[in-house]
Amino acid sequence: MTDLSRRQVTLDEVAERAGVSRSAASRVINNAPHVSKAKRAAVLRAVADLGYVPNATARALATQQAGAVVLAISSDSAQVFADPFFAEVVVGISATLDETELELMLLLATSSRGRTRLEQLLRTRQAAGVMLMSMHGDDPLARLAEQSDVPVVFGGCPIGFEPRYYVDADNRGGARLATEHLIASGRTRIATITGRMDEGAGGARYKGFQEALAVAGLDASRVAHADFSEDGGTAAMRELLDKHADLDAVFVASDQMAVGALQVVKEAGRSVPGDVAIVGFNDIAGARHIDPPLTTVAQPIQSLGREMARMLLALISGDTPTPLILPTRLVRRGSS
Amino acid sequence: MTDLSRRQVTLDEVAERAGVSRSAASRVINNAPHVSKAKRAAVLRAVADLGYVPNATARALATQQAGAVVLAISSDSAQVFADPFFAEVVVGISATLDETELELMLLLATSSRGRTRLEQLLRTRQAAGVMLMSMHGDDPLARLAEQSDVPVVFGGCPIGFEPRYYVDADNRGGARLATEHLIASGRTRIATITGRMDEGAGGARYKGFQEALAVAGLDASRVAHADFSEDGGTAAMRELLDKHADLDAVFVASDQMAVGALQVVKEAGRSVPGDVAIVGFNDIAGARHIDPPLTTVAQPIQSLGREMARMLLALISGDTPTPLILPTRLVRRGSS
DNA sequence: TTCGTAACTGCAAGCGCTCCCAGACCAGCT
DNA sequence: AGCTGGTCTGGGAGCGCTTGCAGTTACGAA
Repeated sequence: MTDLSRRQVTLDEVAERAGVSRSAASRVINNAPHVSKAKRAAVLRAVADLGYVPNATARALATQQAGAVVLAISSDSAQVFADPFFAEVVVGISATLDETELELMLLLATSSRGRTRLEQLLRTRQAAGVMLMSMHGDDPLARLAEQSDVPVVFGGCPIGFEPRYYVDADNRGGARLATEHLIASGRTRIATITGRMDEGAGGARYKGFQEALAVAGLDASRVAHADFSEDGGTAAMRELLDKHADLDAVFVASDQMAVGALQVVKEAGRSVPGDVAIVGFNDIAGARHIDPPLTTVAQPIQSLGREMARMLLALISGDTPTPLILPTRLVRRGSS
Repeated sequence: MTDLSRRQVTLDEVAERAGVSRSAASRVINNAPHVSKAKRAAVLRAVADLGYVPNATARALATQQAGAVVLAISSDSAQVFADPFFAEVVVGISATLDETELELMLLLATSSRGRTRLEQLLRTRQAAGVMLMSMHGDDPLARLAEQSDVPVVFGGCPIGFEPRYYVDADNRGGARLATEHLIASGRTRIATITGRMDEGAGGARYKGFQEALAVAGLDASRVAHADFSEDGGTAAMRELLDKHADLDAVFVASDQMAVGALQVVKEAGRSVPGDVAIVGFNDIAGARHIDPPLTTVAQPIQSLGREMARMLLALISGDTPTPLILPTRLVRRGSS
């Protein structure tokens, strides 16, 4: 079957063994036309006999197109990637890519070295395409990405500018859903803890919150800003309790923050959801196990990955896709 | 500064502009010796002027060595990657790789296509090195990996055979720690819910449990096997309660399962930790927020990734590292 | 001045593959 | 028999870079 020699088997050897020219062999490998049945068979046999595997590097050099796409997370801290969110996105991307010949490269563009790498990637067609996540709108790399030669799709719409190609979850709609749910269950003094307002998701969720309140004619001034982290949620909730002691519900822009907030509310001697209802965002794995189980907004994370990859594939093959907004849905549990 | 032409800047252009030969330019780029100061400076200037970035593909082809290492997750389901565990590992790996020129490729070898890809990777030095996780000992790919030409390090020691190079967490020690803690707090009828026994971590944790009990002269027959999943934990706990109604503590081989088990125990009307103490394993993000907060064994996941990458780097540069076992530690919380 | 040696220099040969192109071959026509 | 329009075929020129090697230069020692 496969031979044990250390050296890699080359196309030339296949060609020789099959008694054809290298070109013919190449055509067979890429199943291009203009090869007789007989030769095709001979080449195929030689391939099997020798255990030939095309050298991706050489191919990439010759065709001038890379065999990999990259998922780049642009952020100040590598820690953000530790968020299970990305793991799920990766699963989605990987599922789509699995049907192609493309490999997935991961770039945590967190250090300045990482950023330099990303920049080079964008400038020099080393990758067949790039998926960009956690990109801030005011990041110069965002601009660069937008006018880059390589196909780029954004995951999540950064605040400040709308990329040509992106897929995002319906953050605004989800937030609105959550807030409307709070309103529908009779709450009237509804507060919110926002995420980072310099991120797309943060802004959009806040906007959704405001919209719902506006429609219902309720006061939307109970606001505390945080950073999506649990500690941030804790601090923000303290602030809220302090400034708006009368609140009877709070829409928290992430489950992590909701966890922190919940703690504070309970410690303040108020019951959840009796005294104050809480709704989170993301539906993280632990959401159903905290006490009380957290009502939250779920987004289709794997689909997000899948669609990003799909859009990138379309771009690579020359199509012109349109931005995609994936639906979010309310998951009702005990905290509201 | 950088020019806007679509075409990539090549070494030839740099050389021409600097008025040197291509070889000289190449030597400068790779800062090799035998280049006069003057020419070196000229080349450097040209590089800056032109915004030259070496073409990694061409370089890889010429040097016959790939510019990327791959992290391959070999498993029947892509879902396992959704476990935040991997995200953390990736952060660790990425941190180490950040100091090198190597890129990180991700391969979820889940479908048969994925497995084929992994196999080719192992056969044909397309990657500078491979990190393998979730590999089962009886997987033929494990064998192949072990005798592959490319450097391979295992993450976690698969059951059934010990790879030459691996880094693992001290699962057995951690389990022992947990069980001893249970014993020390006066429990005597201690049960366990194991993970998949065909995985290294599953077996090792079970072994640690047995050891601790043996040392204390306690009965180690209260055992239910599960699969690391929450549902598995639920079922196993039911089985345990059914067959060993007298149990007063249970060491659960993963937090996910512990969550399920906890639910069952509470539903059965027994208090935690009053009637039965529970200790988990992994210290997942949610562990501190469930009710009661879960006592568990924490492992240094990012370090795991960091050390895997470090070991691979050593291997690539020709060293011969020795397997590494990272310490685990008990995190005491409310459930025990 | 003449050597010897070590530091430079650049030519050219690849790395493995793709793909253009000119030529061969083979009907099927006129 | 001479054409025309195919379909094959393999030679060869790259893709951008590294590197062995033969040739050049510089420079202190003889």
